[in-house]
Amino acid sequence: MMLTRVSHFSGEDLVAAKRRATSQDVAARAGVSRTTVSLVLNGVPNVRISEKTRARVFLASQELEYYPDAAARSLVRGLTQTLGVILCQTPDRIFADAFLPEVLRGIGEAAQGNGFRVLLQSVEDITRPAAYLHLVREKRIDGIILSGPRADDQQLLRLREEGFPVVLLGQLEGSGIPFVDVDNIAGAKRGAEHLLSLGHRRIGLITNAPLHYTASAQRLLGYRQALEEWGIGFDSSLVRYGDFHEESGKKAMAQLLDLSPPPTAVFVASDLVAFGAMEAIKSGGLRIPQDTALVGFDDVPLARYVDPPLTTIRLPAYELGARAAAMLLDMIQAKKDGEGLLLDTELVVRESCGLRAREAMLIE
Amino acid sequence: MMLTRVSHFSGEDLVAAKRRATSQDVAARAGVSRTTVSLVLNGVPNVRISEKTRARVFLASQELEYYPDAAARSLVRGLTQTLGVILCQTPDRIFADAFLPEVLRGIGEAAQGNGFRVLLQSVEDITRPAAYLHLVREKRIDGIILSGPRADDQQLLRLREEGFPVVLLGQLEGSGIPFVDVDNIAGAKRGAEHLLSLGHRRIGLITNAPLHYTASAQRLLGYRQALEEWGIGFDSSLVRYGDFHEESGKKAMAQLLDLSPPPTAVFVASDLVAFGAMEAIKSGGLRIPQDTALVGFDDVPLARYVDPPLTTIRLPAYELGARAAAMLLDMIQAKKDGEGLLLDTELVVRESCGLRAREAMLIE
DNA sequence: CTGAAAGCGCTTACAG
DNA sequence: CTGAAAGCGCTTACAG
Repeated sequence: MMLTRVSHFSGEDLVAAKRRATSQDVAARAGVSRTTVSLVLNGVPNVRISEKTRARVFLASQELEYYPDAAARSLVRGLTQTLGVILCQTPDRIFADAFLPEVLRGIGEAAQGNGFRVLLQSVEDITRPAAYLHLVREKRIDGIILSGPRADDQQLLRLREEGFPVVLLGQLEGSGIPFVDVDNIAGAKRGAEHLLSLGHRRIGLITNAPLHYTASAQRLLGYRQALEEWGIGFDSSLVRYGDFHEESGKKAMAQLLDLSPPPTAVFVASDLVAFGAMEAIKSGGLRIPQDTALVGFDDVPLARYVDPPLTTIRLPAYELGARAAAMLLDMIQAKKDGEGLLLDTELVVRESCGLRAREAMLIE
Repeated sequence: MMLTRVSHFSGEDLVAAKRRATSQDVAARAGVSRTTVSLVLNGVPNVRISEKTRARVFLASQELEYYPDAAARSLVRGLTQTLGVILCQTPDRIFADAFLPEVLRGIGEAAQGNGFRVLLQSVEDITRPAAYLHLVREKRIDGIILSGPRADDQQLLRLREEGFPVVLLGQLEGSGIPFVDVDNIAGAKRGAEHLLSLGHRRIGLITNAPLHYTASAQRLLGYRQALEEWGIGFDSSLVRYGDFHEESGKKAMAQLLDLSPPPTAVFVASDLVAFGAMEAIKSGGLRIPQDTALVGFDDVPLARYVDPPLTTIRLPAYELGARAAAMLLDMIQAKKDGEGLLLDTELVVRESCGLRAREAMLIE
């Protein structure tokens, strides 16, 4: 039996045989052992290997187009250099989808920058016992970014107990699990403040979703805080509830317009819901922003395209992904504990709030 | 040295030690060899193993919560059970992003149904020599779905030569590489025919992009074919060019409206561009569909939300992903050759074309 | 400064 | 019907 299987093959033979080069081949060509090849190519520190030897190894590796086999490396290292991204189908899917490409781009770039890959898994029913646990058990991933976490997810709690690195995109209150999320309170506060600063005092609120959604309750809170700081009492008759969808905004806005007097401005805590609100305003023969000023939340790609372009609070989708990945990589590589991270939003002023129109008047 | 390292451990010991069970552990608990464990758990056919033995193996495997190590399995089998999805940044990113979640869902479900995983890689510059080749060389994936292929991509041609399974999402004309794409010609033809059937004879066209984009040229062709079949001459003065973005639609439509007489209907070969066209029509004081009827292409999520809701040609995003994955899996598993597959579009009638309004009139 | 050898956890001829 | 043994391609103590 032949122990050093192919060390007598030349690079040309390899190509002819369409066989990938192994570290054995590189070692043979460079005239060193596999140990040395591994040490050099992985840049292991505190190892005394002459520059000449290193150069020979690098050269041989290039000539043979050597790429280390990922499976072999994973097997011996116990690490895969792969992040698992678990996407859960939640009722706000339409909303989440609008940001998915940006979030994935953020995750991907942070991962790539650290030599990691991204394994993507969409899960319909996250509470199914083995929805994504097998990825961990089969050692396909070194850590998880979980989007749309749920409190009744048993796998999540179990992985957490075992100390497996997990970062949530979104929050699971009281769970103590590291997360990256938007600062919904501050964002909503800024949105309401913008309308207040424009002189509005009777400002309605249409939530993005029912209040049992964390983000929804937080955005309501931010709106209240803004009113309070400006010395304006909270009036629950000015609050209506959206449910992620455009239709709910239409209805909610119609109700607000029926009040007497109706609000002069409305903060809608979701762009999609705001699009519905815009329809209701227009079909009532009113103008935006002259009769009803509007500020949305999220800055979905289409917010700039609607008529009038929607002033809104930008959710930092790319950064959400990038920071989640960075945190997870820290947990994996530096064995750091994760934390809870709230990202700042940004006010994007377009036409629907009325600021631009006012500026134009002042200039004229 | 201990060869059978832990075969004397019980399941409880494993849990206490927080060590994953190996096939060795399962073998020990079931009182058989690792060979038998592998044969039973993998359901290898034409192997005579008693039902009793099989049952013991399954039981032991369950009790120990055994999951085969993916790296070890890949190493010996030479297969990863993983599909690589490569996303290239092309100028139509905003457009492609709108469909990405659905496409990924389609790919994911087809993959999962066959026991495969999905590795996602976003690539800014696809022509960079090692943009995604390393995934193949390191044996991280068994096949590739490439979205947004380019003719100057050297890696692609090389992989193709080597016989590595690749399916394009989109086409690379003349390359002979298997692909899944939308039937743009038929789709555009249907869109134009719809307007013809509503009585329009002077129908403008705004393309989705410059004509050197395959999809753009194809959609123009479909529009021409429809006109010809209805005996209407092609009039190039009725054609304007979009560039993926909304703004281009605004300009193009303004030019069409300046014609005398202006077209009574316009087929816009992209929803996003159509949104711009809608703005131009409205800001010109005209009504949709009474003064200018409109049909778009793509059916982006927001097409139903604009005012009026846009009649459009639906691009089957989920199916695009699912079929590409299915084809790739066939190539990997059954060693089949891939083919070129054009998926049908669907006319989605909403308000902008005028059919609904006409139906309502007939009923009244 | 460098190499021989063990071992990661599987699968698969091969032998009985 | 079942098991002992080789081997997939790496990394990493360990020895010199």
